[in-house]
Amino acid sequence: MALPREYPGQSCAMARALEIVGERWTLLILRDAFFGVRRFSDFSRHLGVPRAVLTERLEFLVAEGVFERVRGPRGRDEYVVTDKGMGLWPVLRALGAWGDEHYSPAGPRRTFRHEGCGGAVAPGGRCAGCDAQVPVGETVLLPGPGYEGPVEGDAISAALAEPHRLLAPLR
Amino acid sequence: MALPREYPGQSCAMARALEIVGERWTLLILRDAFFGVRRFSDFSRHLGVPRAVLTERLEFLVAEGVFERVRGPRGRDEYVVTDKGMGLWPVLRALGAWGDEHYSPAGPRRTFRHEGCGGAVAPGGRCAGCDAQVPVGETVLLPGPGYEGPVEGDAISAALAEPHRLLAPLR
DNA sequence: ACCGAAAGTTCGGTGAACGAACCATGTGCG
DNA sequence: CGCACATGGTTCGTTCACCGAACTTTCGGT
Repeated sequence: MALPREYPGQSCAMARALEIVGERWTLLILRDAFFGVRRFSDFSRHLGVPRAVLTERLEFLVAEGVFERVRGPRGRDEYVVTDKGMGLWPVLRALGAWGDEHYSPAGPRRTFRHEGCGGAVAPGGRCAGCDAQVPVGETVLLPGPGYEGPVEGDAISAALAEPHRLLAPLR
Repeated sequence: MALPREYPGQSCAMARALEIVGERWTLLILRDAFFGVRRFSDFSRHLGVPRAVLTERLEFLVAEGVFERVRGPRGRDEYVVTDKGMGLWPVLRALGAWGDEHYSPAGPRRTFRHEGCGGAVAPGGRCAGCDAQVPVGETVLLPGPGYEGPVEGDAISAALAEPHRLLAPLR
C-alpha cells in the first residue's frame, strides 16, 4: 500500500474509508490496538514497522479521531482506540474470518467469544449463544485450534496469547 | 525481506488477508467488480489506476483465486469474482458502513437491499425484513440519500448509479 | 548527577507507483 | 482485402513512499 493516500475522483464511502485506514501497516496497527497494545515501542517491536512510519501513522490516526493519545501510568504516552475507531472492528473481524477460511488449514488461530454469555462470535458479529450483536468491549479473544505459539522472545506476542477482553491494556 | 506486500512475522489471519488484498487499489478493484465491472478498460477508466498497476493486481488476484479470467462476449476478456472472492464482500460492506457513518453527512451514497424481500441490509449483513443473512448475489445496490450524481463523462459511473444486483455485469 | 528506557527524528538507498507513450491483437465496415 | 478503431496490455523515465540503521531528545528512577 503506498503513495498518496488519496483515491482521487472516488465519491464512495469505501474509498473514503480506505484513504484513512488503507495504507500499509495501518490496519495491523489497529488490530494490535484492539488486542490491547497501546505503547509506541510495543507497536514497534511487535509489528516490525519502521519507527518513522509508525510515527506518521499514529499521528494521522489521532488527527482523524481513530486513536486518542493519553498520558498513561509512569508518564508514558498511550494510544487508545476511540469510539470512532471501534467502528472499524467489523472490518478487521471480516478480514480475519476470510483469512482463516482460506489460509488456516488447521483452523482459526484466534477465536472470539461473547463475555459472560460465552457463546462464539459468528463472522457477522452475532453471538451464537444469545443472538445479540456483540460490542467490541464484550468480546473475549482466545487462541483457536490453529494457534502455533508465540513468537520466540517477543513478550507482546506471548501476552496476546493469553485470553483477554479486547481493548483491555496488556500487562 | 521479500516482496513489500508481505507482513513478515505476522502469524495472523488478518495479516495474511492483507497480504492478498491490502495493497493500494486492490480493494477498490474488488469493489468495482462487485458492482458489475468486469473489463480491463472499464476498471482503468473508472478508477484511474495506472494500467501497469492494474495488470499486476488483476494477475495476482487471478493467481490467488479471487478473480477468474473468462472469455466474454465478442472475444473480450472479463474478470469475474470467484466464490473465494465473494467472501470479501463483508469486508467491503463494513468499510463502506464506517465510511458512510463518519464521512457522509448527507447519508449513505449507496444502499443495499435484499432482492425479493426488499428489506434493507444491515451493516452486519442481515436483512431487516426477513432477518436472513443476505448472500452477495441477492443484494441489490441502489443510490442512497447522499448520492451526488455520476461523474461527468464517465459512462461506468452512470451505469453504477442504476439500481442493479451485485455481480451482475453492467450494460 | 547519572543511567537507561521510551519515543521520536534524520538520512541515504531502494523499489513501487505514476502517467504518458507505445505495441499487438481482434472486430467492424466498405 | 485494407483500413480504422477499440481492447488489453507493455515499456520507460520520473517521482515519492517505504525501509533500516543511526542519532537525538525527553523523561523517570536511583
